[in-house]
Amino acid sequence: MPIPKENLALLKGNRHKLTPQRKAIMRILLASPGHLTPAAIYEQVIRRNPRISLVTVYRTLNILAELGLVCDLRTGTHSKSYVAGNAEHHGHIICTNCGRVVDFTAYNLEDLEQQLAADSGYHISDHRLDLYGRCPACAASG
Amino acid sequence: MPIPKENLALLKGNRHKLTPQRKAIMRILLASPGHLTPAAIYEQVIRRNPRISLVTVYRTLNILAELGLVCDLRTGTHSKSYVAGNAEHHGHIICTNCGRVVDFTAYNLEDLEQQLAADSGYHISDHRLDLYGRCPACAASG
DNA sequence: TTTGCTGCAAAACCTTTGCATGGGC
DNA sequence: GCCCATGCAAAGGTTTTGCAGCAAA
Repeated sequence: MPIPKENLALLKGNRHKLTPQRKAIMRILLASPGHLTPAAIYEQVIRRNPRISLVTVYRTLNILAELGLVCDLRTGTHSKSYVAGNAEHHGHIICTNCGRVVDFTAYNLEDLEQQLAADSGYHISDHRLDLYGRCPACAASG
Repeated sequence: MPIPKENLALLKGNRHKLTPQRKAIMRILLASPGHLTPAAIYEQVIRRNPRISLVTVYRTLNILAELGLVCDLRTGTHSKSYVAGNAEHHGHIICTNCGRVVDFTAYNLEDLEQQLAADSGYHISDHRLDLYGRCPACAASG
């Protein structure tokens, strides 16, 4: 899986270096359809790159999130999770019991944003919408 | 502020005892319009009940969440926050420049939640909606 | 009297930080 | 060669757990 040029350009443009560790972490995120915790990313990355440290995973994820290359998310579990590419808006449905996350894109907050911009005077440029509940499996078992 | 009878009944029905500490924590949650972290609850509760421990706050919150009397929620910060079950949903508009936050309540995600619940199979019980932009002062100055 | 609860201390976790070394540019 | 990144260790912050005494029912 190739790493998009924009990602590399953004790293370089912000004086960040393209190390093997960062490449490996980006590849894992790009190859995963869902959200991954730092620990899960670490487990995957040491299979091919045993000398990487968990600390580097955390630092890399913070940088990628700052650059907007990944989206970070608080699930119901202990830790954050990350998913590649937040260029397009999407929401999350997070299971409060097991932490499973489903993304969704089919929604429209334009009208609400316009109305709130008018009311508050803010110039709104972005948003974040997370829904919480129980996933089908947890709802059935609990 | 009286504690609803249903809360007390639910505690008793599950073999939980009604201690002064639990009463105090429930009262604080019921009196608060917004989400509170365990630490914030602890700070409030020791003002009137100095012998309570932070551990008890955590244990009580876990029990209340298990019984569905409070909703727990991951905010952007380190820790969870909790809100009493009957509290009103509200969103935030956050200035990306100066960090000023405005709350808003006049919005409706019912239709969206229902549609997404049907699509995903999740039982949605809560949500978080944050808008990002520049506040009037920051938009004017820069 | 019988459970379950509390507080203390300590452990378990997740995440960040200081520092010397090493590697990308 | 200049910086930034890495790895290690250790710290920082949040949440859970073991245990003995205590209190609600």
